[in-house]
Amino acid sequence: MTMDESNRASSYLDEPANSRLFLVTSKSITEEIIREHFTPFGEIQDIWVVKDKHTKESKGVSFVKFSKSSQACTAMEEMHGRSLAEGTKPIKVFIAQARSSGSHRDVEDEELTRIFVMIPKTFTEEDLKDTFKVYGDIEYAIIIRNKNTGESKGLGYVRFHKPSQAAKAIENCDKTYRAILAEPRTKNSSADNDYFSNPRSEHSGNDPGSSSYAFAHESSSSFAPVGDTWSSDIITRCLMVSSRAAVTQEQIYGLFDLIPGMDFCEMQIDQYGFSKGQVVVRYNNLGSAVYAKEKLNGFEYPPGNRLSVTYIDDGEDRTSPVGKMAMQLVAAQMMSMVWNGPCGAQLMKTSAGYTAPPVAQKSRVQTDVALPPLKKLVSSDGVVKERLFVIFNPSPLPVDVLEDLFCRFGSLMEVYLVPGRNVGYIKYSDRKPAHDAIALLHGKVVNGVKMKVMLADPPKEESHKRQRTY
DNA sequence: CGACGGGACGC
DNA sequence: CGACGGGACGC
Repeated sequence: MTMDESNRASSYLDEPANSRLFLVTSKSITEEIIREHFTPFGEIQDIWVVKDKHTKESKGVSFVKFSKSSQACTAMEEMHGRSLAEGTKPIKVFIAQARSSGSHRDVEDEELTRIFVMIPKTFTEEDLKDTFKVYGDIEYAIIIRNKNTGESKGLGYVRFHKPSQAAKAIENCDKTYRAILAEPRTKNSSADNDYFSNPRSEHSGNDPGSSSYAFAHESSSSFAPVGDTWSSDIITRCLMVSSRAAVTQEQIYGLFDLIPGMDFCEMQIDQYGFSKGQVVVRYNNLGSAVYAKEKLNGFEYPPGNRLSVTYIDDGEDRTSPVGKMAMQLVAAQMMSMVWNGPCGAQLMKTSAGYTAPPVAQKSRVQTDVALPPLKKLVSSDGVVKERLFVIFNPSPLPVDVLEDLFCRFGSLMEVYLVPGRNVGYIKYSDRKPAHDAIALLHGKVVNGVKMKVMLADPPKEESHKRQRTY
């Protein structure tokens, strides 16, 4: 609702962030004088001169609330150090600390001039500068890259010379950049999540062992055990890779690390330090080991040299029916990974000729359902008219596959997968496409993944979420 | 049955 | 040194 620009509950004083000024002035400076000098910079929502409760004399401290941070910042930059009346001292002007923060430390320009943005992975520093220079002089622009590969993480920093420039960038740049003020650089060198080369292969998670059991009660009959996987009598997370030709530990590592979840990869050497042509590879879950054996046993690497991959006993119990059941479900998961995961796609290419590719390469969508032709997506900025809730079994389809699938009914805005769960949401800017999608796709199998497609419940209400800087 | 967002920098 | 009032929205 447009509750209009009047000052309501005190929480408004902190929104948007950094839109309130803290002034230190001579005690003779009144609200009127302040208003006169600060009005040119923007829409003033509130001026408050702090006074002694009893004497009503100004304490020489005032607050000026603007409707936008850029207005407050510009006013600060222009007015700091100026005298507002004959014979009065120059005023100090700072961005006020949020009322909720409790801190009275001055907010420094350092904290107000650097923004943090999400950018296309293809962006160079120059692209970044070109994009944001319209908001002001840029001191520098840097892109966060993987330290090893140099590949962009799709994130960048832009340092402006003045707070008002950063504020304008945040307020006015395309929303897809998700520009916010950067936290001052100090701590927080958080963990790198890229433990395997491909960022999209998160289906299996870090603990497929337990997550497998989560859907163990669901008997998805569409999958049968693959190849000779079950005929060998032991199945473990630990593999022995044997090669007649010389291979290095690094080569084997590179190959087997295509599959997520590797614990280690260790070349076996004899007492004289010579390679015996054997490498032990262990994964942190059975599924990855099953998949690795299935795909890489007999694989020619280097070309002409056929690798042999066998399970080796790691002492874990694998005879219980529950374990076997879990294995089959893991196999189902792996099959859908072969179809849908980038790892699978890569392996398929390289091992073609040994293992017959289980799926044609033509389309990324394999299903018996007769699908309408592809349609364009609509802007995700618009109003969501209908939202679908989709449950996947055994694991979610990749977002690009889902877009390919759900765009075909028209007006698809966005596909969102809930991280770590087998569910997702599909947003449409019209009702009909959403309903058509349910009619055609509910209960259907696509790329080996069964989907339940239904209308989503409305999002759970929550008193206003903490918002970003703006 | 299942359920609601995305981000961090070499010193 | 220089930091937080006034007013009152339906449930």
